[in-house]
Amino acid sequence: MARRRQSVTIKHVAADAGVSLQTVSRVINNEPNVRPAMKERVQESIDKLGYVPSIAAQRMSGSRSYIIMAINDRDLTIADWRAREGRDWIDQMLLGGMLTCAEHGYRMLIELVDTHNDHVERELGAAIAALQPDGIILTPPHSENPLITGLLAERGIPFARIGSKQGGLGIAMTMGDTHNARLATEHLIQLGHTRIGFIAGPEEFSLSNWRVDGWKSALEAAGLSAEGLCERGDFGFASGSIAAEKLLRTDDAPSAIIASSDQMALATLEVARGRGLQIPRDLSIVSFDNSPIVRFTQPPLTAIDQPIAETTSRAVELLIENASGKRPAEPISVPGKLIVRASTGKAPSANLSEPRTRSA
Amino acid sequence: MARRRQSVTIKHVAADAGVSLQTVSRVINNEPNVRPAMKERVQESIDKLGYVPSIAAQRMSGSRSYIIMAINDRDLTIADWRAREGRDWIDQMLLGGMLTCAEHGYRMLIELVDTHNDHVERELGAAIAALQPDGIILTPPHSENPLITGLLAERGIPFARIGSKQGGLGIAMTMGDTHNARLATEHLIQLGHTRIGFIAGPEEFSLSNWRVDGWKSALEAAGLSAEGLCERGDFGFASGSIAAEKLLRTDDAPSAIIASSDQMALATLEVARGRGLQIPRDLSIVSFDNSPIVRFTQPPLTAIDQPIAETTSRAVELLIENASGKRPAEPISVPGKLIVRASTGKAPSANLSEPRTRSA
DNA sequence: TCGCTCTTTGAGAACGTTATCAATTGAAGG
DNA sequence: CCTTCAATTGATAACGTTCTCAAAGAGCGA
Repeated sequence: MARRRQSVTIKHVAADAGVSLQTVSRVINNEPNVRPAMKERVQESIDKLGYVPSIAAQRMSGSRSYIIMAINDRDLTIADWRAREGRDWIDQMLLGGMLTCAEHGYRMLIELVDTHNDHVERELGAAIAALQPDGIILTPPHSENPLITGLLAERGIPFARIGSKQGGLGIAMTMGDTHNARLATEHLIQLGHTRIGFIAGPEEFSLSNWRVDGWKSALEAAGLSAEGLCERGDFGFASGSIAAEKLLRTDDAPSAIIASSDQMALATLEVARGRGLQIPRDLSIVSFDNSPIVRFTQPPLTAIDQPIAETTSRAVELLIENASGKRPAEPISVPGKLIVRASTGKAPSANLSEPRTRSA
Repeated sequence: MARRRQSVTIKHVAADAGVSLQTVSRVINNEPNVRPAMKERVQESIDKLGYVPSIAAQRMSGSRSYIIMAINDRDLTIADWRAREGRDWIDQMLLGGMLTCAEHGYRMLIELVDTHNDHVERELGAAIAALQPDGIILTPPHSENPLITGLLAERGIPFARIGSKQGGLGIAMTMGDTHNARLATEHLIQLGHTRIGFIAGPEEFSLSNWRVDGWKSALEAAGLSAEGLCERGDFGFASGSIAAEKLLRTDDAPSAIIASSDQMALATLEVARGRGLQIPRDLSIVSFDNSPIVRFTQPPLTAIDQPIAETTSRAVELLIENASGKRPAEPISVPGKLIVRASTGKAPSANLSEPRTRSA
């Protein structure tokens, strides 16, 4: 196998411009203390020869690797892919992350890591050693894993935790989950609903619980009860069916349900249909995520759009600033938006006269 | 900014095992001519110290970069992402590509490149110079772009063209588009349909035309006419609406429509509904791609599942074998499957008695 | 003009790995 | 036991970039 060599190197540029390697390097990296005339001359050679620095060599010499690694959970992700479950979390991360990386001359690389075994550290450690990324983006549930955050902090690699609370190691980025759930709940309250069910995500995801908090606080503010109205799922379709079934088979069933994921909302839709309920006449449904699917169901679902792309983009910016040694700006929490579609409507009139249905 | 150095290097391993660097390198790369005892001794040190080779350094020394680059069209992809159109092409590529890469110690990196401007070459050239990937996967419409394939061939970088015909530069991988379209058409013919419409993709995608070929050949084999039954779209929802409208507003409208993408199928569904047609009683619909969306429409759509993940996985394998100097196996064409759901049914009985409706 | 400081440029080492070629060891054949 | 050749190991030079530190130049006040 022939040894493939880089076609145009910094040497060629230096020779062409008649300067030293170091000067060319300075121009490439936009360092200060280069005379404008010199800078221009070097830049001309760079353009003329079509020179692009080798990332491998840059990394070798101890500077940046220009790689941001996004860590996703292997099991979860693959299960979704195989089943074509259609969560577009990864898609949206790519959108936000890749574009922002590209703007700064970085690349984003997705790495799948198993949460559910005991060698998370080893696996992640190997990925880091191999690629030496300048920054890492953690997504739930990894963002809450102290083994992982500890490892990264120890190695001094900047990282952002998406969907994770402020404080602690690394940069925390949230998507306003509490606020978003409150938004959805208030929307339903305004439509006259007094019994609003909630299908929560799994407990190991903090954001699951923040959403529950938001729902509860909105109910409390309106003087409504939450009792017996919360079931837990695992974000997947099957668990959503079970949860919806439980909520709907009670005597005093809710007239509206908020599901913590699109899949669980779809399941709720199916269960409701199976019980002969019309949406939204008999039951209003709000879903979380707003992935492509929910626009094409019958009826299209009202949903909370989680700003994954924007949050990832922001995380990338913070990491790059961090790596560049610039004083990074504060992390921001990007709140989601409520997208109202046809799956939510006025509450069945029977309940309208009596806002407080608390009975237990 | 402190110069971050690799924690455990090949030097440490060599010192620990009491051998030369080169021997360690040989063990890492599984080269022949290392005594088993020696190999074991070195491997022990590697495991003990948790050593992982630096990809940057490996690439520097002229060997592989362990990176496979997947090139996607920037405009198309971003538009889909922004609109949450829900094509899961990228998702499926990631599934197939990343897992296979991971198995071989490679990484897959997605790179977005603009087709629609004149500096495709420069953009791609820069990405190659920066990352020096061991292999490249091209997706439509890039896989048919002679500028790109020429560039890659010239630089001697192995590449696979997905959705592109055999012959020509690089490795061609197809997904049996002709066969798949024939499959869908035959399914409808068996259900008694005699006027089967087809919504094709844009002409610059060869696979669009292969699908048309498959549809036509199945019709011909059954003695049916294709005349006036093919419209073109651009894979997107809006274009699907227009095409479906055209097909359905004729006097002699088809009783079944095959759409070349899920989005166009969804549009057809909507147009049909708007015209008061019941699916599948009045109109059968088959879609191409089988992305997550189509399982949750009402009714769920019969669809051709394009084996994107499998094809990408296979492409990665071929590229890695190529890079390893092994004599690569032949590229294979992975045919798709027809997934029958509720959107296809028996043709309206009127047509059943007279299979040949040719009139023009 | 001299001497000082700050700016601009350059030379050479270093980064962690593999390629190349030389040196050593071991085995087989006479 | 010696020769011959292959198998195994090692030493050194790349690879393309940035870092460190030294040198040269420029500006400025006395």
